[in-house]
Amino acid sequence: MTDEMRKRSTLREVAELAGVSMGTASKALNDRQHVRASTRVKVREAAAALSFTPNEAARSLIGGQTGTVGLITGDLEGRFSLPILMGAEDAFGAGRVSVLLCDARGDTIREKYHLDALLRRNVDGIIVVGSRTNPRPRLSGSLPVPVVYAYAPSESESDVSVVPDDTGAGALAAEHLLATGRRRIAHISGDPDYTAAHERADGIVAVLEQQGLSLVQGRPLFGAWSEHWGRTAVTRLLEAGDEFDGLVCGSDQIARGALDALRAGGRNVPRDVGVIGVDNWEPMTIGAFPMLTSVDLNLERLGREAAKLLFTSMAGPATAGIHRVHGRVVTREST
Amino acid sequence: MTDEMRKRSTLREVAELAGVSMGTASKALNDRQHVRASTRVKVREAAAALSFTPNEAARSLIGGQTGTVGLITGDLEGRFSLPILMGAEDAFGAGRVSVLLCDARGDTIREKYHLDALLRRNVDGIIVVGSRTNPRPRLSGSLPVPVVYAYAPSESESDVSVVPDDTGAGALAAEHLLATGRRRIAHISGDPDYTAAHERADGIVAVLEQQGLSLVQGRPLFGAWSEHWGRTAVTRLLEAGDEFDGLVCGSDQIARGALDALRAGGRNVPRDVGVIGVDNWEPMTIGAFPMLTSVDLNLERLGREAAKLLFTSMAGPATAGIHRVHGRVVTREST
DNA sequence: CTGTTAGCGCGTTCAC
DNA sequence: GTGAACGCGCTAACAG
Repeated sequence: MTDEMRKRSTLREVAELAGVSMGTASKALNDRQHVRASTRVKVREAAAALSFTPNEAARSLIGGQTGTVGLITGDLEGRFSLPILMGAEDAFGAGRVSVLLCDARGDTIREKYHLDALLRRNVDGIIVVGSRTNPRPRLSGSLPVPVVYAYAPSESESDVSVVPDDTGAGALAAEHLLATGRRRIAHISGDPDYTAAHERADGIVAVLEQQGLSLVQGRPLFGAWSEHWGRTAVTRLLEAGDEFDGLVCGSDQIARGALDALRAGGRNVPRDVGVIGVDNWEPMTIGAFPMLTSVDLNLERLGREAAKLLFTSMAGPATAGIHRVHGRVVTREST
Repeated sequence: MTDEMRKRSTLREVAELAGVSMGTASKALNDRQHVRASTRVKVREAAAALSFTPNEAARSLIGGQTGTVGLITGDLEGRFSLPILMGAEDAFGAGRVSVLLCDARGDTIREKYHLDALLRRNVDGIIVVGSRTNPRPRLSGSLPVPVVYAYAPSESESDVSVVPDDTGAGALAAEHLLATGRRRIAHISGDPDYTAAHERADGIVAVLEQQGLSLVQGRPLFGAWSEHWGRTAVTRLLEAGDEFDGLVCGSDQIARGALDALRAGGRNVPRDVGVIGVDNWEPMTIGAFPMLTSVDLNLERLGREAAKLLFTSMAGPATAGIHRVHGRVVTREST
C-alpha cells in the first residue's frame, strides 16, 4: 500500500542495533536469565525502535508447536461455530493461541482439503464442528494431532466429542412448563432426520411420564425447523380441538411461528398457553411478542469445553467419549 | 488420544525411504523439472507411505510468505464476518490460503492484541471487519502487511476499504416500492448513531424527490434495530393518521415488527401497504408472514471483493479509497 | 538427472 | 554475562 510496507525486522537487526549478539538479544527479549539488566533494556529499546516481532515460523520450527489450532466447521451460519471460536479463544487465552477457521460447507471433499491445509500448517490441534448433532464419521486417516468433535459427535467412541444435552434440554423445557402449572402439553419439533429432534422429544416425554402425563396428541409433531412449520402445526392442533395449555417448540423459529398462529387463533400467550422454545437465539426470542422463553444450550460453554478438552489432549490423552453440556432455561414473557 | 498420535514425518525420512537425497525428494514432490519419472513415482510412494505433509513453517521461512491471512472482526454475531470469510476462501482458492479469525469484540485493546498475534504469525495480509458502517480509526502503527477494511471503512482515505452501498440500498428499496405503485411512503429506521441509517434514508429521499414526492411525516423515524421498535413506530404512524401505502424498514428485524403491528392495525400486506426490509437475513425474511421483500447488501460479494483487494495489495499497491458494493432487491410476498 | 551445500529466523547449547 | 555454533524442515543454487 503506502509507506506502511515497512519490512519486517529480524532478531539479527535488533542485536546489531543494540550492539550485542543474537543469542543475547534472544535471551533479553524472552526474559531469560544471564543477561545484565542494562543490556536487557538496551535490547528492548532496539526492538521497540524497529518494532520487532519474532517470527513464529522460525520459532515453531524449533519448538514443534505453532500455537495454532484449526476449526473445521460445517455450520454455514456460524450459529454454533462462532460461540465455539470465542470459547476457544477464552479457554486458551487470547493471543496465545490463534484459530484457523475453515468452512467445509458440509462437504467431505472440502473437509479433507481443509484438513490437509491445517496439517501442513502444523496446527497443534483440530476442533470439528458439525451443523447438526447427528453422529458423524471421524476424520479419515491417522492424524498427528488431537481432534475434538463439537456439536456433532464422532461415530467412534474412542474419539473425544462434546455435544449439547438435548435430552436434558427437552426435560428442562417440560419441567419449566409443569412448574408454571401447565398440564396439557404439546410438542412441535423440526426435521425428524435430526437426532436432536428425537432426543428433545424423549426428554419431554420422560418428564411428563414421571407425572403420569403424556403429550397432547400422544406424540410430537415433527416437520421442519421453520416458522412456517410452527404456524402450520399450531393451526392443525387448534383445528384438531385437542386443548393444550403448554407448548414446547423444538426451536425458537418454530416457536415464533407458533406464537403467530396462537394469536391468530385467539389464544393469549402466556395466559391460555405457555410457550417455550429451544436455542435462545436472541434476535428471535427478544424480538418475539410476547418475548420468548427458551432453553439456552450453552454453546459458548460447549465451545470452551471443546477448547479445554483439546488443550488437555495436546498434553496427554483426554477422556474419550461423549461429553454433554447442559442447557438452562431463560425465562421471558411467554411462560 | 490413541494410536493416531503418529509422529509427523519429515522430508528427510521420505528421501531415505525412497533412497534419494532430500533435494531430489523436494523436487519430485513439488512437480519441478529435472527428475526422472520413475524417481518421482518412488518418492511419491514413499511420501504416501509415511503420509508426509510438508511443514509450512519451514517453507514460509524461506519464501517469506505464509499463505495465511488474518481476519479481525468486531462483529459478534458473524453476520458480516462469515460471508467475508467465505468470500475470502473463494477468492483465494480454498486450501491455498488459510484464514486466522480473531474476534476483537469491538474492543481496541483486544484488537491490538490480536493484531500482534497475527503479525507474529507472519500473516500475508489482514482484513478488518467492523460491526457497523461508521468510519473507524485505522490500525495503529505502520504495518508490514497490507490491510483491507471491510464493512466499516477506515477513516483514512489512503487505506483500502470495501463497504456496502447503503445510499444505493435505500434508493433500491424506494424504487421498488414506487415500481409496485406505492406513492405515500414512510421510512422507519434504526439507531441514528449508525451512518448506515442516515445513508439509507438519504437514498430513499433522493428517489422520492425525483418524483416530486416526500416521506410520510416528512422525515424518517429513527429508533433501534429491533422488532420492538418496528412495532412501536408503525403503531405511532397508524395513530397519527397519516395514511401510507409503502414502508421502507431499515432492517429486516424492524420490518418484522412492522408487519406485526400492521396486521394488528387491520392493514393487509401487501394489499394496503407494501413493506420492504434491508439485509435479506433469511431466517427473518423467509420466516415472516407474509414473506418479506428485502434489499440484499451482497455481503458475500463484499467479502470476495475484500479478499481480492487484499490479494492485489499483496502483490503491489491497490486502489486506495472506499469501494462500494451494490445491493439487490429480493422480491417476496410483502410487496 | 541427482547429490551436496547454504541459509531462511530463531532458540539453545556450549565455550569463553 | 556474553558470543559463536548448531539445528529445526525445507528449498534453491550449484556441483557432479
